[in-house]
Amino acid sequence: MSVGRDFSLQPLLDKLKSHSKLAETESQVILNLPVRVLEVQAHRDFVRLGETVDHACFVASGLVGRFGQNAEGVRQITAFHVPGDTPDLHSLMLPDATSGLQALTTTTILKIPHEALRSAIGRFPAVAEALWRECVMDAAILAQWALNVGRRDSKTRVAHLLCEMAVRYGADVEPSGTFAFPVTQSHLADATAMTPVHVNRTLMGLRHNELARVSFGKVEILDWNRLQEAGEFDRAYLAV
Amino acid sequence: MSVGRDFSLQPLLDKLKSHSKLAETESQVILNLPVRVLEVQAHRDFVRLGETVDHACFVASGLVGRFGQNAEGVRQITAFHVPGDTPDLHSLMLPDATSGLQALTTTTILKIPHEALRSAIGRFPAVAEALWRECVMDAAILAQWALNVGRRDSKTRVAHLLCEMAVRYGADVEPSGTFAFPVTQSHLADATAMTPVHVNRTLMGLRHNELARVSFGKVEILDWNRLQEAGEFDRAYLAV
DNA sequence: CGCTTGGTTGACCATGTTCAATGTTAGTGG
DNA sequence: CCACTAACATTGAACATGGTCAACCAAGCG
Repeated sequence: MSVGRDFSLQPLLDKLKSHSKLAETESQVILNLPVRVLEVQAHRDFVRLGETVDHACFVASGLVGRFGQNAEGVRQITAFHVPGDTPDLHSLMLPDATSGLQALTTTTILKIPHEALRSAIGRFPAVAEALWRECVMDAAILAQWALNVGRRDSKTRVAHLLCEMAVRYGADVEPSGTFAFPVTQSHLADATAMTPVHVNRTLMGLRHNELARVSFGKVEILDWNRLQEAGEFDRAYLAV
Repeated sequence: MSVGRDFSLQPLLDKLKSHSKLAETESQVILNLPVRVLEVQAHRDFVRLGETVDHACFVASGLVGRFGQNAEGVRQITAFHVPGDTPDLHSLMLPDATSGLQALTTTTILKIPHEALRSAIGRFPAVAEALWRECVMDAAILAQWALNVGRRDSKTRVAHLLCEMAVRYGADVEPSGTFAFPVTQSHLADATAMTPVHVNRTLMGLRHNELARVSFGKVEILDWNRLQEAGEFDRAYLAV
């Protein structure tokens, strides 16, 4: 939680380099992108639906949910974004937000001006490609999310989500492990298109079957293999 | 249905130009992209899950569904792609297919080699930007799809889908109109995460309320305003 | 403490599913 | 022009998954 680390784009560079080739100069361009720091309290929306935006939001710490909502205001979370992610990188291509962003816990955002990004991609095609690929990987996750919500029953759905987050948090969950996932059961409900009550029952089921224990923002994987099976999880779509 | 038109990338250029600025040279680059023609019969998959792909598929005519499937093989269609679309443009950045593509009716695909696309975007940043934006617009639709499947009831869900397709087909459906949408009720079920039986009942409801009539691959909009209301439809996310 | 947020429980209920039959349409060959 | 077929659409009855509502519990914090 050092201040210095929160304000660096190093995790962004690391992520880009994990899937795209960047020369030293290009890496420096990423690291030297100007940022404005924004601290967001838990449960606050920091990108509103319909808003036109002139910066991309990098998650330095905390957790953010990308969401849409129906006419009654009921939310569907369409993505969780962990530190290192840039939830609305796509805003660079489409500045009118059609999804909102909410902080699920206290979160530090680094706002990167579109202007600076545009300049970077204009001068360095490899940077453009890395960011484009980042957008595409996000979309691949979204497609699986739609599948999860549409065609899996509650137990499978929740298990799948836990598996995805375990891998994306880079938790060393090979046989078993624990990671911080600061969501409430209501957030899980919004992500899985269920009610909080049913999420609760489903989590109790997973606990009872000794697959995973989820409570107060922590996930404990009890049996990684059986959890993956229960969630029909195949990490291929995460490209890791 | 002239052969000449089926084999031209003009509709792709038109689409790109509708959202991105392209100079004359850049436009020519698009039009001169090499293609291989592929005719696909109805109900055939032409991009398999897990396959590694070396070309992007442009839809010249017909209709394609992008899909994922759960462990039992039940499909979730995550996007419909109409002529002019390029369903797996993202494969340029991520060549391992994590979604499949199926032809819903007899379809003509123009396969554009990644190699040619890579060369085009390497030489013309504006082309890269246009294609990147195309990917992002696709992802925006996907996010709404997840919302639709997750947080709307059956009637609203189907109505929303019909509205989306009406707009994307560019049907002049301002007060009322008809367009060809060659899907079966089973396809609609896979898209809306319902059963074919319930799709049938829902369509009958829409017909009974004189909102829309759907049958045998044709959609007749009876009351565009009320249909949009019923589907909670706001075209903003389509950026048109 | 008492308030607030989040988690747990129970009884009842509704939306949409399942399964299986029947109707309809368009296309094919005699 | 009609019989035959295959694919698609429609219907009904029983059922189940998950939703709703309302209460209660537990932990953290001023």
